Amino acid sequence: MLRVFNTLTREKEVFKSQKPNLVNMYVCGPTVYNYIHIGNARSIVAFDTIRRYFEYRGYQVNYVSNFTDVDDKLINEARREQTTVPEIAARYIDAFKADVAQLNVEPATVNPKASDNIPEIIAFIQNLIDKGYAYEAAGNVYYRARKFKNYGQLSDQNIDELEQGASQHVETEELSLKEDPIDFAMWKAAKPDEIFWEAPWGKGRPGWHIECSVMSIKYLGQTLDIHGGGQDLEFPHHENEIAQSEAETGQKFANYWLHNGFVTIGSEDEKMSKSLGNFVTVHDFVAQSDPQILRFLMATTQYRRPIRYCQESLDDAQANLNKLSHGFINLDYRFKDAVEGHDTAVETDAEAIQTAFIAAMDDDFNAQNGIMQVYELVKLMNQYTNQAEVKQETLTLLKQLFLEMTNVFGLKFATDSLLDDEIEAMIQARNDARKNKDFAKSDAIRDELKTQGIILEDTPQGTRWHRE
RNA sequence: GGCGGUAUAGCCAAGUGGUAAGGCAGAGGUCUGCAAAACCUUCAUCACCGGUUCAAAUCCGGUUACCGCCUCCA
Repeated sequence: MLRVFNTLTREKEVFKSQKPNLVNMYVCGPTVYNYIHIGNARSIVAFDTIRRYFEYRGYQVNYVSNFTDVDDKLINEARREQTTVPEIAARYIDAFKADVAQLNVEPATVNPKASDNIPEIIAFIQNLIDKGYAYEAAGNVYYRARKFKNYGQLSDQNIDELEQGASQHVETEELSLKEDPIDFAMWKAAKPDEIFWEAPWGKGRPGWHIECSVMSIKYLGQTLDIHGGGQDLEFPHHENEIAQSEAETGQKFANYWLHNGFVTIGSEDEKMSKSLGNFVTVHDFVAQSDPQILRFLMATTQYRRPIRYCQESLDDAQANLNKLSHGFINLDYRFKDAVEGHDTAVETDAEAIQTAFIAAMDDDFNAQNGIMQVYELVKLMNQYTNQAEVKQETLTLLKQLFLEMTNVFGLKFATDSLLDDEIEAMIQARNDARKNKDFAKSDAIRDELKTQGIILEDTPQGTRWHRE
């Protein structure tokens, strides 16, 4: 039985989708004004892993994640580069897709853009004005937060405490337009030379929160099974989405709210964020390191826990990943001399590991316990492949379980299959030298191949190789 | 000030009442011509104080430290 921690209730609850075997989930996506950083990637990988686990458990997942492509940050970037907002958006949407593909993130079912949904956004806002939940002021439209009786329920904020916080930060110009400091913008009037769309309240653009309400409902219906995002979005973004959506539809907006923890960096374990400037982009990371290391680190940490981004964490991830790779190589190499049949004791152990894996992941996607079961499986695989005789069917089962489980974490394993004739000849020459006990020569050949990234290992079944 | 989170071995990290999983690193061993990979063995009383209990890392009260949200942010 799958249980998830619901931010709305602060409890782990039994997960039940509205329709059998179908999960409708919406995850807040990036504002596309520059490259995504490691912290952004964490959220994406966390929810991709959750999605993969649902799929592993037999659900179909409708996965919707937006691109915020109209916003102050894009306007500023376009101005700085003397280009247009759509040009900036297009560039960084492409970059986003390339980056997450490197991290083996499954493509979303839909990636809606705010700019493609302006008529729907305007209609949604107009409806809230008609219902008295919103009001126009100098070409802007604000949401009357106090009118929504559950305002603050997601983040456990007291509305009067919020007002104190808000009054310290809001620009006085905007404050003078609002009925209440905690009201938030759904439509922003365009200043001169800013991108705009025509609306009943004049030229302007949508506020940040409205697009998610509109697009999630448009693509997934009035009540989502799951709404996800980073913990920093709980307030105000998700709080505002709830207020808008529930005032609009009269229905519960999302049954389960899931929030991922942060990536921290530096000796102070500060949150990595664009505004603090302490970030590393995925673009830069993958240019010099194996993306799978990052995927491993993020996917195997429970999604609500913080991740410390540092060399030690990456080295750790690399070492564990190598352990898995070696286990896979050890297993795969034995197919060539396996005999027909089953070793039922081993298969029983393997199935027990699978059961434990499911129990771990069913507990709010406890990836740390999940990957531990993969380590157990790898140990079983290594123990088995150390035996003199192995069975075909048992190897097949172990391999299948290993690939299925690691696929939940978005990890890929394959054995190298191409070796050119010259290298094959060198391996043969080395084995001839070994037969003649010419170890100086055989070691020289092994060292030479290592410089080319080819690792040789001698086993009772023969010499095998793999790339570093 | 309000709300939320965290504190377990050198590092990462499970475990929410029954006497500390696992991985990395370290030590010893097996295998190997030597390696590599792997396997076996070994390595902590759980931030602090007090309480409840036959029994607590786990529950209750308090203390300390760190992080986050309350303003754009995954």
